[in-house]
Amino acid sequence: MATIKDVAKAAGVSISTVSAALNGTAPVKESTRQKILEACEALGYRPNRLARGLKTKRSYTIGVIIPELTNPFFPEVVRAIEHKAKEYNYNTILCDTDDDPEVGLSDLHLLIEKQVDGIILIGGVIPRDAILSSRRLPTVAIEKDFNIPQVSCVMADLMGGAYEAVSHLIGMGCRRIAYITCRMGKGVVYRRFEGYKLALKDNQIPFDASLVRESSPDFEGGCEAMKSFKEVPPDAVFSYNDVMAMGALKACSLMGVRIPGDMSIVGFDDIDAVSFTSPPLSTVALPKQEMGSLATEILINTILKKEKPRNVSLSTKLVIRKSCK
Amino acid sequence: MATIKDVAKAAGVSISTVSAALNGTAPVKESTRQKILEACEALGYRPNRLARGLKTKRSYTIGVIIPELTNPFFPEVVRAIEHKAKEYNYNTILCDTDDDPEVGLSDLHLLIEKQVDGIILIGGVIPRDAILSSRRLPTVAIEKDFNIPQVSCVMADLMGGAYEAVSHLIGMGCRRIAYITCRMGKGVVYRRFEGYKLALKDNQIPFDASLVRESSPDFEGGCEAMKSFKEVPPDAVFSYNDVMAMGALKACSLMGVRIPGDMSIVGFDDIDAVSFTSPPLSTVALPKQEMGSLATEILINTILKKEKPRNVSLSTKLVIRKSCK
DNA sequence: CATATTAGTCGAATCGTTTCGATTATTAAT
DNA sequence: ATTAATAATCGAAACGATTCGACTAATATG
Repeated sequence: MATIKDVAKAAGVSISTVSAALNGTAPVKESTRQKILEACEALGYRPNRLARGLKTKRSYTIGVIIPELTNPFFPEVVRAIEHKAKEYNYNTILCDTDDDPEVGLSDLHLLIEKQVDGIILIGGVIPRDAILSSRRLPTVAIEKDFNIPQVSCVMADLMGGAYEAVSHLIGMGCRRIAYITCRMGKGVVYRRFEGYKLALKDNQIPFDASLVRESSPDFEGGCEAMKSFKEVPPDAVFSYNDVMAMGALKACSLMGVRIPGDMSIVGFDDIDAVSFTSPPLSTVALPKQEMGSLATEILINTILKKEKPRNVSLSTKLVIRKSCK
Repeated sequence: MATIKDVAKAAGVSISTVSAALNGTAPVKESTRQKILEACEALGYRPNRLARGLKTKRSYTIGVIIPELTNPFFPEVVRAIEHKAKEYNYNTILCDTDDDPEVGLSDLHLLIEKQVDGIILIGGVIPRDAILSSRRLPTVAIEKDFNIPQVSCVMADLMGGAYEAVSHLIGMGCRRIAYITCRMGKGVVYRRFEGYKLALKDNQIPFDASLVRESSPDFEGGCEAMKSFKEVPPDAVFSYNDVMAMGALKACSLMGVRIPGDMSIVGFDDIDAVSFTSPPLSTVALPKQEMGSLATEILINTILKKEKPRNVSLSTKLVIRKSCK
């Protein structure tokens, strides 16, 4: 590969002049600039960014650590990150941890050694103290609040999304609104449930614990949860996620319950598949693209010291399809 | 950040000894190795891989250029690449070109400047001559044959997959098997059609052009293609891709045609959604994970000069669900 | 015991850039 | 015409590692 030295020799000038010409860091006479450009062209010169980064302490690379690219939430977020990064001339090293904290930790270290300028963490794979100890590096977390002042955080307003969905069902006249969910801890999972409860409360509908089902967060789980409503069935179902909602839909079709005639269903996430069910499911869409894009903007701005770390919450969007009357 | 110099000073040895101790490139007395390790620990030393790469001319980074991460084919492939790369201590820079050749080209150049050790190209975004001119760099293409000796190529056997699917339908007793597809050029799209025709021929079923429909490669397209079979309907449909197959399924349910009672359907790709339709669709699965993993293995082996570029074709897998009797 | 090997360590050169202070050529100001 | 500014260029020192030849200390060989 041709180096800047070769270019300098070919153009009959010094190395520093070539550098100045190429980066515009010092005035260079037009005629010599031309000679230099020609030399570059002739030699097929491409600057070595490792060398440049070594000197400037900027790699123009960010690291993205995610749990599992195959989870339908991630590709769109990652894509938005990559695009926004590109706008700022940054590249993206993608690390998929397979949801294993050990892998996450070693990924993080490798990224640091590769001198990435910043890191985006999606979901909670990295142990908190590992992040604390590498706190030099600009970092933004998506959908996980590490509660570290130096770490920015962008979240979707899950509670608001659930609130809006349930309010919509109530507006359609539903009164016995079931909630099917996976097992709830305190964290992310619980926020949707809070939205559900608040919407009921704000509409003077008493909360009825018998309408809540905890099940596995998959198709089967949704299916079983639905089937378990034997005696007095609900008139609507709000689901923790789309896959469960699809399971519920399947259960309804097996039991001869008509959607949206006899029952309304709203899911959560807006995965591709739900627009293909019959009827297509209404759902709460996460602002995936916006999350990735904003996270990247915040990250790069803190790298460039144009802004301080901050936390933002982005609103979800209720997508109305055919599964509620 | 602590550098190797700091470590050397702290341990009271020379820089080269530290390097030797850390890389095992020369014998180091056990006691001084311990001192060095302690110094590293105490200082939180992490080697700067940019500097190392500058000297060794190995970045331990590969570039992956894809058209669109949100196309359901890619995440799984990319994930497999990332995992396999990690096995060899490589990182992955991901570039999503948005299917724009200009972007692809600039991505390629940036990757080269960042001194990636090799490149994986998925789909055909990069102009052929750009690849030719950077032919120094080990490269493997997935699902695109550039027909350049130095560029390896891993493909799925689409023709074989189609052949197997259609043969299966024939085995189930189907005789009037329709093929719905997007507009066919010569390339990738055509290979499935060839498999379809060959399977018919090998089973002495005359090819009937009136059973072939070209339409847009989406849900609507599949739906319309299906509806267009008015008079003498087929007894089975083989579809260019899953999304069209889902459209066909939808059309059948609208027309009161029962699946698999009245008609069998087989799709292509095995996207997530098809396992959630009712009935779940049979389809031809691409060996995505294997493609990514093998491509990476070939790439890294050619980087390490352990093998020469080569072309491989991986077989698809027929996934039988409930949409054929 | 003298010598040949090997173990253990070091200094300096190098990778390909950027950057800064110094130097010279050119133009503007008086 | 002389001086003051500024434009244009250059050389050398970084950046943080690896690597190789040189050197000394320790061990093996005869």
